[in-house]
Amino acid sequence: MANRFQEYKQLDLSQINKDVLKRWEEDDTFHKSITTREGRPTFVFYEGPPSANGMPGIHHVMARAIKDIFCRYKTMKGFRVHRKAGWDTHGLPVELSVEKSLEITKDDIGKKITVEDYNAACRKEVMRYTREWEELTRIMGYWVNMDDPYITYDNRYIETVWWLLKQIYNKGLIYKGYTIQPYSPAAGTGLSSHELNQPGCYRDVKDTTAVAQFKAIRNEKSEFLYEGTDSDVFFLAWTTTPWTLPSNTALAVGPNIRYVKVRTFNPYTGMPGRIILAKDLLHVYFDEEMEGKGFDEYQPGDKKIPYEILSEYAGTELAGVQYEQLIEWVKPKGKAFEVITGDFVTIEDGTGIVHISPTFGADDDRVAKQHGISPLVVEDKDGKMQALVDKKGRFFPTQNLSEAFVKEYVNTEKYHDFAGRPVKNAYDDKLDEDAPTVDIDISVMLKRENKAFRIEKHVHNYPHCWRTDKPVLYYPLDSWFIKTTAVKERMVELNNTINWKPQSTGTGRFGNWLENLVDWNLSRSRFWGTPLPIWRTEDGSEEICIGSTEELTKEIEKAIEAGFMEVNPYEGFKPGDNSKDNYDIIDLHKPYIDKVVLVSPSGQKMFREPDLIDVWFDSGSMPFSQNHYPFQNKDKYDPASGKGVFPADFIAEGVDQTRGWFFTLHAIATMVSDSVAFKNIISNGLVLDKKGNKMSKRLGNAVDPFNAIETHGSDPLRWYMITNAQPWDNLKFDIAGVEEVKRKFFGTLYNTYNFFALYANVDGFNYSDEEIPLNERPELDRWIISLLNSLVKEVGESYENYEPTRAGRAISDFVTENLSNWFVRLSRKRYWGGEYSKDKISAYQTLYSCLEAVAKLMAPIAPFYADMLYFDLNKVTQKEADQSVHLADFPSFDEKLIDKDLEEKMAIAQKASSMILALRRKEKLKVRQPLAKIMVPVLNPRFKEQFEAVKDIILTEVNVKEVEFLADTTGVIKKKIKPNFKTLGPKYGKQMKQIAGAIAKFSQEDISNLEQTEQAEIRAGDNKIVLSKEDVEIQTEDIPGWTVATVGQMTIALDIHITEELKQEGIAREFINKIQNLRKDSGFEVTDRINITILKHSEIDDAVLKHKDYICAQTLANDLQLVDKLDDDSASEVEIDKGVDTKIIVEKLNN
RNA sequence: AGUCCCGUAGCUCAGCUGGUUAGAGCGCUACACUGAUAAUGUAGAGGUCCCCAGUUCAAGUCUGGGCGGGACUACCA
Repeated sequence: MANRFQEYKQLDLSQINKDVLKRWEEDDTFHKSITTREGRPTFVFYEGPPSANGMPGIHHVMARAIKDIFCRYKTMKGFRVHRKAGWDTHGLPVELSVEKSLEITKDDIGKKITVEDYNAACRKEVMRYTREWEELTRIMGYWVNMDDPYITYDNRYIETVWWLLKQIYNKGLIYKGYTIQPYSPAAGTGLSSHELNQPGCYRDVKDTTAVAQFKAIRNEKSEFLYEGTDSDVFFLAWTTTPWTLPSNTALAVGPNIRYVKVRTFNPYTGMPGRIILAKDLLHVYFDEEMEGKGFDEYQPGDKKIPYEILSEYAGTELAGVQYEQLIEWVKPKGKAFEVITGDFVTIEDGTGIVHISPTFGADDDRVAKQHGISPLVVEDKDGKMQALVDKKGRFFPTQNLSEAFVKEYVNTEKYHDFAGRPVKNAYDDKLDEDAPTVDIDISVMLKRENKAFRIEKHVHNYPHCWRTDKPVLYYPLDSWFIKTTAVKERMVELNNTINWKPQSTGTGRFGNWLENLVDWNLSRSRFWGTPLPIWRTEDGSEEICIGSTEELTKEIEKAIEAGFMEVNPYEGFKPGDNSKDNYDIIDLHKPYIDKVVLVSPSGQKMFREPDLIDVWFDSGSMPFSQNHYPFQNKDKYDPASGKGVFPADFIAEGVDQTRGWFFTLHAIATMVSDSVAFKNIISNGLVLDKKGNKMSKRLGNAVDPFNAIETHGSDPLRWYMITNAQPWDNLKFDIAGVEEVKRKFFGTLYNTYNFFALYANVDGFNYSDEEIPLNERPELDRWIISLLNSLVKEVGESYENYEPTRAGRAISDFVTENLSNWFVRLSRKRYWGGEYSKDKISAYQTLYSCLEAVAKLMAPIAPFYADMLYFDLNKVTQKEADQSVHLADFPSFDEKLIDKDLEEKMAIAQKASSMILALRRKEKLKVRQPLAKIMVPVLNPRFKEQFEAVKDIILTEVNVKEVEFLADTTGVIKKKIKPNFKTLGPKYGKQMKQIAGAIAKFSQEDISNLEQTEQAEIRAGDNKIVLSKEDVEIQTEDIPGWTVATVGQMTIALDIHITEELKQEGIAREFINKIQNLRKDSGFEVTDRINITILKHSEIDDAVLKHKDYICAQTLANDLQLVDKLDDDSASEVEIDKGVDTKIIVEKLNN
């Protein structure tokens, strides 16, 4: 046990970071924080796995600080905290960076590089920055269990993912379908949105656009359109891709959009007709001048076309009307050619009616499915249904279609000219730029057939393939899906039980996402990822979903028996042996897995579906996969075991994970376990630069976390990030803020500790004295203890509610405002010199308790300094057995120690002191000059009582001898009266203005009448209103003739008359101050004793003599001499008052 | 385009269920204090609480509509 508190020369948080880390590593503190909680309830945290193929940034410090705070807090609350680290290792970014570093493209895979080598390169690439990540984790003080991190490419991890897929498969929730995806016919591949968003992909192109006329079919549904006419009725719809018109199967109207039916002529054929379009877009097509005019004079070919609005409809009224197929090349199977409603329809451009071709638009496909509308498809030679455009981007050549299909569904005469033509000229190298496009030819055909209303060139933004530079098509591609829509209701229900921080993300962003859920597209056509474990026969009639390596091994054996495979590529693997070595024998990735050909029950070959699965499924499965469940660790998933690690109590990630990790965790847990995956969640905002811009390496505004921690230490960085903005707000990161935190909070706390250590060491305080009972401690001590208990309560509640910002701000406020700036400042004299009295012990014990509690409260946010502080305190006193604050228990508070009345009193003292100091300054009276008295008007007994209780504190603080309370009976106090809106408002409502006016007119006499009779009558308009005392607030305003300050309710007058006696005392104090400064400048120890010699001066001699003992006591002087002459060089010139100069010598005594 | 967050002093942020002089810190200026001293105190300057409309006796606070910044998702005839 050390017997002295460690004192420091300066605060070096960067060094503290290193020292504390060293101690943690030597003591294995992290593991102790878990083992010492053996048998206690668990607190489960899930680490969202980062990808180590990129360097960590400053925002990771923010995100990980949040995670760390609650894990440390819960540890201190006695929980055994689970937090297994993990790595996300699959996915496109890995592939892209491999391709970049090997200087290859996707096309080269299997050509320039074998798939095996590519696979190996990915495996290496993904762990590229592992060391940097581990180092950041270490130096920032993020405690996460790195002993055995989960790695998503590990075969055991993949095995659990397969098992989960099989659970979902067995529930009938996995199916094969198609979605409309960006597809590059030139490259023959689908594109991800990531690829599409690469710079330069979206380009402005000029295309032929068409407004087509769709002729309504007259029947019961549409009869209302023919009121008073037999003319044909057409719907107008615009498209920028006329080549999709042959695949049209529906028209969409906006349910809330107004439409009009207009009588007019077709501008190309001159034929009369009735057309329907959005009312607001009418004047895009018609000149207002021509309304209702010139029908008789109209000649086909006239530029100006007369029109007349006949009627108006809501979009919903038009729904259900059928129309004739626009281009009769291929007949659809099933329902088609109907007007339907779609929320996405706008009146921004076009006609307010949208042409729907379900095979070439994502919106189109979705809305068509909702309304039971069929896509327009053709059957190829293999009997597969295909879109009318083939994968080379051309209208399906007739010879490639099934003969039976052509016979029954295709109008070969009409289709003939277009079959085999590319829909974009760019797809055929033989076509030059000027060659007519399909779009043009279709438009010309429509014009001729009275089916086109307007054909024009239009510039629009269209995506291009980043590899071939040629336009992309939206095209139906095969995909595997998880039918999340089937569990939507349950997901919504379970989501309502999750505590979201902030709540709005849960109900808003995430809730809305769930409400609009579509099936989860699981397929990815890539190389580096978890393979989809589904094998199928070629005709798709039989399939198997594999859920474990054991199952796979058995199936492989069967296939070998059937002669489909010669060797087992996973030879040597021992099912049931969960060791790493056993699983290292095999590789479940491509290309190895694709060598597996299985046998179906009917004896056919089954091949693996070539897709990989969405990497989000990997990370979303971590609650199970991280423990290789259910092949290992089954007990951890049994709630009855008390060791359960599912679901998580807490997760935290950036708000950008809402549709990513948050969703996949939730979806998988719902489908597999009918449970939430996490109970509490913080979705944190972004870290921006100080100007509010996103940080990026390119802009050079990214902050290097390693550098920041090395320079400032992790604590102030963490403290700044947590207290400056709520976690879910974006943080504008400014390194100046970190410095401010360091100075303001850590500097003050450090000073407070150093102050304590300095004196405690002088007095040999080590908390070995008996604890002084609270009621025997002075007011000031009880006050700070009360505040401390309030603080413990508030901070505990804040952590409990996942509000770290509130916790940090409260701690900081307590330390800087109350502990340092008031308690220590006022208590300084109690520590300095004098006996080792009960009061002194109380002062030490109180300050010690505060520091110790603060160390514990701040430990989750600033783990390094907190531990240092705790360690330094505890090392001397051995009050607690723990060697680290992170092993200690979180402080508890005692409601009985919270004394609100006392807190109020001290608030009065603080306010009064500050007012009096302000008055002194105004009058230029320095604080060392004692003054005779202050006067305080008293409005009620309670105030007087409270003021009385703290008057000594105030008087000492402001150096005034006494306080005089002024009762209002003297009539010298000027008062102010204000209406109490809170009580009057609800009673009188509209009359408030008049009442306020009446009260404002109150004279001093009216006010004192009200005070005495406790009521007053006023007039508000014609009404008499009786006011009670509660309806007004009376405040003092002035004491005429005195120097007065008024703040809020309180008024204080200062007596600024200085008597000779006061003046002499002031001089004495001035000397004390000068001598103390000399002591310090001379480098004397705090305890050194001295002799003082002062040169005589008529203005000061009396004062010095009179207060000689006082001066000596304060400055630890054995003797004080006044001398006539002082020529010694060591004498210091001092100015005691304006124009009063003298000399002093201070000599240290040797003893 | 949809959803969500944010908008209060030069900067970073408080402001509880609406209640009448809108606060703090930093920065700036001046002064003071000090055996905590690269600390501290006091004062001053600094605000159309993004804008508009509404509800109300009363709006920074509630409602609606805009504007600006940010994020995510989707991609449009």
